[in-house]
Amino acid sequence: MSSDPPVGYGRRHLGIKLRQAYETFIGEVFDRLAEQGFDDMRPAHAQVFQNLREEGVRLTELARAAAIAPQSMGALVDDLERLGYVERVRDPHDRRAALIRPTERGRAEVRAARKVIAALERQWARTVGEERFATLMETLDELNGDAPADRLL
Amino acid sequence: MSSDPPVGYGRRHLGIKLRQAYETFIGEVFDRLAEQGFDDMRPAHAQVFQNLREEGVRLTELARAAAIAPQSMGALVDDLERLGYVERVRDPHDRRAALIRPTERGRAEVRAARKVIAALERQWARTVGEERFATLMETLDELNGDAPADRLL
DNA sequence: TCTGATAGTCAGGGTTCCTGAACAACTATC
DNA sequence: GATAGTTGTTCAGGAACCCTGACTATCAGA
Repeated sequence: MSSDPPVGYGRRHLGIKLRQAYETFIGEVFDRLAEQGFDDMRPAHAQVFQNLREEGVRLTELARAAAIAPQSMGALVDDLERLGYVERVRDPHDRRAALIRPTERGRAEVRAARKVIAALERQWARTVGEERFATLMETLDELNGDAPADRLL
Repeated sequence: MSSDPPVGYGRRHLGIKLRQAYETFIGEVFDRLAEQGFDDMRPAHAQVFQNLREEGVRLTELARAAAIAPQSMGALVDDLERLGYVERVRDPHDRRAALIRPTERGRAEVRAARKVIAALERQWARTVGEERFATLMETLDELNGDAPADRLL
């Protein structure tokens, strides 16, 4: 009998696989964006653009949509404003609030990011096969409790 | 024509889906462990147990295996030692080194974690279907560049 | 024995997120 | 129209997680 069994959690579980895939994906996206000159944004900043609209969005709305504290979102917006990706304009209907809007550079970053993400997804789809990739996306949606199309809540 | 197109990165991409699934999974694992009395460990501490062996493992080896700096692993081990999950014993063959070994509580935590992870994976497999779950695991392995069985490098 | 590599720690920093507290402005109500 | 409560934002401080640089002690080979 072996007196020295391994102690670890056993084979690599789903959580580890998900995390590794996530970090690889996001790392690749930001590497490619950096090559295109967008080397001053960090992954956390993407949360700002994720829910930004052309006409401007309030800080609290961005925070709610990203499920982080308004103070945290405020810091991200401060960064992006300093870097020239977004601007704050006064909300004409509410003097407490500011509307956060993308600048031209911000719009350029979003265009570049969309292309990079789409290209990377296509590349991964070719790697594992279109069908399995589609199944992966659907399965993740289901696990995440997302409706196939979209979900606002 | 619409003068106000959305600015965000488009539909939710693979990276977001992966991250959301990861956080849900890990959150559920630690919730269940907390219910069983293991409420003083944080996710980062799992990296210690992941590569621990009964006879003891050096800090540097744990750090290499987890791909983090020795200083970071040292802090995790400090925590777990203070919490009674692991102990440090002098390496009889190398006075520079300490061997990190699980305590009985550490072994109990690993047993509990294995059960929780297995149960959660079974639950998710039932949710999306056994076949699709198996495909998910395989596809993630392939995307992660892992050989189906195991991989050390 | 000297030299370089290795094990571990101390000090300090960056990123990402949090809570608590404050203040201004809005809104509903009496 | 004064008051009370809510909302938008910011300031201050801290926790978790990881990093690099610098240092000491020890080992191992020339």
